[in-house]
Amino acid sequence: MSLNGPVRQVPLVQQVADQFRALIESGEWPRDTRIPGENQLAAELGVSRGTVREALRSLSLTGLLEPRVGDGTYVRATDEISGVLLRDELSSLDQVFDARAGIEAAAARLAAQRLSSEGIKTLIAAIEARDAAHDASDLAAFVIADSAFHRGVVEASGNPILLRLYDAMAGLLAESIEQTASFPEHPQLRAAHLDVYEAICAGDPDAAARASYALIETVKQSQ
Amino acid sequence: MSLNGPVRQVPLVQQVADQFRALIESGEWPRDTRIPGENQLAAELGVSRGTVREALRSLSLTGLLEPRVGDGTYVRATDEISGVLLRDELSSLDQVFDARAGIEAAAARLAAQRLSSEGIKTLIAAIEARDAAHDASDLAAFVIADSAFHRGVVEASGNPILLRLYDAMAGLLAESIEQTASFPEHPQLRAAHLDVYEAICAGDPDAAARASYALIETVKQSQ
DNA sequence: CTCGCGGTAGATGTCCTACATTTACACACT
DNA sequence: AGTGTGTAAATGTAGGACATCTACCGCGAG
Repeated sequence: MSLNGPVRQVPLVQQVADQFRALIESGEWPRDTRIPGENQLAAELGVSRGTVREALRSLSLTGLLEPRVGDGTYVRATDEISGVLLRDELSSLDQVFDARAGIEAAAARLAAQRLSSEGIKTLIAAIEARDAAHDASDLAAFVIADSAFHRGVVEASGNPILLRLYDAMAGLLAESIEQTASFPEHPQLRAAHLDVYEAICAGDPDAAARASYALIETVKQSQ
Repeated sequence: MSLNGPVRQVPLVQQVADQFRALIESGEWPRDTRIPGENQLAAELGVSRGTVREALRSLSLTGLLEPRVGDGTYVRATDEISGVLLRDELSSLDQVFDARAGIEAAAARLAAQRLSSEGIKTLIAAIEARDAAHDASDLAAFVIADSAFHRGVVEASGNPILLRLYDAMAGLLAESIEQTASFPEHPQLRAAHLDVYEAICAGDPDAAARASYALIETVKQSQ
């Protein structure tokens, strides 16, 4: 089957699995969705059911999917690392929170060391978007901008591994709790964000890490 | 087939995959080993080749195994998270190093906050073993004790996620470079280890994190 | 009208066979 | 000793068969 593209170095199963993973990570198959059946997928892709099964199975064993006999296959996580942690049940919520905070602080330190101008631009943009959403009392936009700031810190570290891990932790949290925020926010909270930003701009790694932890503490207490 | 254990809630494939993963993680199938063929494994386990294939495939797609047509299947990583990072090629060595350092420092901070007595015992034991190996000029034992100290810091954090991530990073480094150490070690180096230990004992999170980073810096410079 | 029971269709789980493709390795020939 | 070829064995892919389990619908009893 398949018109047979001239070369095929990568195994078909892997191509299929990559496709599925892309569908999951892109959100086209959101969490808790029941994906099409194996036979249907096999027919659509023009491959055998065995191939589809192997692809699905591999995503299942990493915790992304969960097959249920007689029912179907469901999306359980949108990130492989989250999937592994979920599967191994290493994740009390507090611990995930701590891990994310630690990664963010480590990233803040690196960001202060590297001082990339584009990273700083991203951060200031996030802060402005955050303020704007706050003024407009747009809670949804506020949450998004806030997340963008925190993620921006990790991006500014220039370390893709930390970013990957951060995304995994953030994903785990997002899947468990809805992000809460209330208006008006404590002035302390905004100040804590600014502290992180300023410490990074100042190129002071220790201060950046400390400010990052202080920010997390402030968030904890304001909940 | 199979004498059929009375109950079978978890799919056979997953049981088989778990077995293989355990063999890899335990080191019974070390890195770069060629594992037995699918037919042989199927015969030994009393399951069909298809089942074995699905199990192997899932470990392959997470980067633990690498199958080669006409040859066999080789062990490529000993940890799933390392496998994912390897597969996605997110890993310049420097970045892995930084990420590991960041995780260790975050853990040091948590350890200082929690102050578990057993964690401290582990640390002091590691330091003593380290000193003993140094006095005996036993390089191998020294490297082991040194690793135990660093990992002990992360253990003392009480956060299994950080530990998991740390192990993944450490594994990536170990697979890429041989850990180097030379006798006699710089006095600074031993002092830097002690600083971390003391900051944790003192229950000073900021100091613990700072000492941890200082330790890494010292290691970097002494190479 | 509601509740409960059973049937049925469809989903995954497992096994089997067959063949294609690729590779390592040993043997024979030069 | 070097080279080349053939063969065995490994993974890749396909297709089919049957078992088992479950969601869902429809029918009947209360």
